[in-house]
Amino acid sequence: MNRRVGASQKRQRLTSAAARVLHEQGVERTTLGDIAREADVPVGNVYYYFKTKDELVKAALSEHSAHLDELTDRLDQLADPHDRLAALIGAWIDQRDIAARFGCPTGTLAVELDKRADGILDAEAGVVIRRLLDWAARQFRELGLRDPDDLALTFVSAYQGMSLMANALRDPDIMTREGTRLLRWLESLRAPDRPS
Amino acid sequence: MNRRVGASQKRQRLTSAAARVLHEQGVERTTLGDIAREADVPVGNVYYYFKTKDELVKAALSEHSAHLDELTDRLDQLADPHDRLAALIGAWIDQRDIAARFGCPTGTLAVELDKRADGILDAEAGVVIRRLLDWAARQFRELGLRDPDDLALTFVSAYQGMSLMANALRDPDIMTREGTRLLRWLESLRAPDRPS
DNA sequence: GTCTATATCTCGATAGAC
DNA sequence: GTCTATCGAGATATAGAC
Repeated sequence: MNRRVGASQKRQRLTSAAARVLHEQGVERTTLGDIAREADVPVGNVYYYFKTKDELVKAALSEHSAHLDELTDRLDQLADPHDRLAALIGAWIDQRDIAARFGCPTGTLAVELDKRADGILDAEAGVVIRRLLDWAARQFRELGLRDPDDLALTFVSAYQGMSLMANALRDPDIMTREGTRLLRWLESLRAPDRPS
Repeated sequence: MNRRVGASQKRQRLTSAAARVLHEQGVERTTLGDIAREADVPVGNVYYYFKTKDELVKAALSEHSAHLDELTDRLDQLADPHDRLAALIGAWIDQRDIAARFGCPTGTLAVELDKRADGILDAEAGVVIRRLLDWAARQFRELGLRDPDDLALTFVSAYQGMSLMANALRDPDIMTREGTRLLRWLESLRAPDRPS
């Protein structure tokens, strides 16, 4: 309506387009033109909202982080932490086609940003992954399991591993197979008398 | 000594430098100049040995594939397939500092190449990963275990997952923690009466 | 606030001397 | 076979009109 709303709408469109396109094409292969076109904003105008390309990458990362928060907030409404973790695995399996085509948004972004020698954004994606790690650890802790941090690491590592494999081999079925195995592993933790 | 040896020496230097630099910096951020400098070859001269940058990327992938073959050949000299798999995990843990800094060479390359829309190299890294997958499946099959392909997938996924996490969080200790867990998992497979 | 035009820079690739 | 010089494409970023 007024000018400020119009402005933030465009900023939001750019952020959202950046999150999508950067996930699909990667940071280095994506031009500002690609993002501007997807957001329906003239290229030169991008610089009114973001001073550099890196700021757009940062905004895209925040967008992914917000998506993750939405998801975990929804899961937190489930009473049993065990159900929350199982529901998350279910969500991962549901996203198998996207994972096979483009990988995990945060994971692939982390791989790419970690290659950068300039210490500007190269640890930024790690922050988002750590949020997921912390959330998972909280669930395992609530379940009264020993070494919740180790369990969370195994849990998130498994997700990143199956996403990368599904992506590298272009096979969504890998998400289903490994997701199912992860569900069985989660189930096996219910018996607290097992050593491993 | 003679001209042909000199020529292939330079080609080999370029291939080796490409494998190293592309792993460290990624494909898109690495210029031909970077590789040429590392190989101590003038930039323009690169084109005598490789028609395009993509051919250098391909050569680097072949180099990584050859390294993998060397490793599995050495492991194959061990009598027990179980020992071979355990030794491979040990090798992964030994490489923890490189994994934390740059990730798995093939895995990170696969992530980057999969983002490309041109269908030129985007499945090439998957081939190398599949070689490892096949080798692992062979070991599990020799051990007489059920579903050797599924076990191999879990095994290699775990490696890719822990490499990515170690890289994203810049923490070599993750390779040790998850590697140790993977060794325990491998050990648990020895009892053939377990259901999962 | 918005958009066009363009400066500037870097890189992949080529032409051609030696 | 080797190397230098340079072209041309395409990208980020800026200047300035509206």
